[in-house]
Amino acid sequence: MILAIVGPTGVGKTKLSIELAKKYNAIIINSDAMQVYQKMNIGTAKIKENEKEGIPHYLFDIKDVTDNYTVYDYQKDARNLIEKYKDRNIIFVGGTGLYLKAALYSYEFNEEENKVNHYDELTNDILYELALKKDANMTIHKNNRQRLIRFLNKENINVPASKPIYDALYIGLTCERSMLYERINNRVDEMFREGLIDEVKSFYDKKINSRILATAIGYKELYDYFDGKITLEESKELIKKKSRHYAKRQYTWFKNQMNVTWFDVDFDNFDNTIKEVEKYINEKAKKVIKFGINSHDENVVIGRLKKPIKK
RNA sequence: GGCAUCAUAGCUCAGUCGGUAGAGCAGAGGACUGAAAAUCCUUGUGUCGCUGGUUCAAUUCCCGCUGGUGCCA
Repeated sequence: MILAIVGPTGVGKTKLSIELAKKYNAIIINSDAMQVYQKMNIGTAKIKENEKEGIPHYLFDIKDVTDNYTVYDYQKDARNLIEKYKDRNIIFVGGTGLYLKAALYSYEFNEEENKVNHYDELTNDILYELALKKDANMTIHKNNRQRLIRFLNKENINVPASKPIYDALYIGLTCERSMLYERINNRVDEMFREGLIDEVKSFYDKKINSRILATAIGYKELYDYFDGKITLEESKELIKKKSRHYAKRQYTWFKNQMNVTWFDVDFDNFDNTIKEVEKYINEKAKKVIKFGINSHDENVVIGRLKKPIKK
């Protein structure tokens, strides 16, 4: 059985993952693009060693912040683990929708060399024209430089619509928006109390300027503070704001890209939430055994193997 | 207390030489197969502080009131 716990940042995905892993004797695989990096702990709200409760965690802390790790690498790593632990229950936890989808859907990537980018100097208009010349049906917006350049560098333009290639239950945690934003704000304050400044400073003092540190929320803002571009208070507010925006984008992704079953989190009594989710999982699993949603599913049992669908 | 000045979208403000208003941010919605905590798109009606006056017409001019700010006492 594969479970994927999704939802915006700060709803309690990590907590739920531990409870479900205990219940179903599962392993946990990270699907958060930032938590794969070592030493980015406080700022990414990564699970602490003593919180893991002995459950095997994979794809956490596997890369250095200067490494170049992308969806392509993640897909390989995640699928290797799925194969390796195909007789175990697996729980994916993390907020990076693209990574999850790349692992569990028919996304296809090819090996790519590090190319010289000869598009940096061109204006958006020209990039847009070139892209249209390459494919008149391409739909990338003119202002989206990042995507246009990627598109122009890509050899294989025609990507078929993706389909799920593993059966997985997508469990989404949600709560009222204002409550979520309040939680996010509080969590940022908590990160500062736990020593986020020191964590980022240790990268800054070593003069590490990686792409990851320049994109991760909480890190780039503090770099700007250390550089004297903004005040500490400004950086803190920015981190909160960016996190809220990020949470909103996560909703958009999970609502529209995957078939997620959503659960309202009961923060006062998280056990209620756990029970609800377990109930759902058990029903779903029973149903699969009884009726066989798909032919390859007939022997699905909680705690037993679910084979990947053949391509 | 006197004089000046301000009062417009959740916030900061612009504007209407009198014909009921618009930006940024916040907020909301969306796209997304190699930076994804990234990148990008769409979305702005609010008794224009309150009361009265002038006017065909006032948020815009005038009187007063209330509140804020500054200076002088």
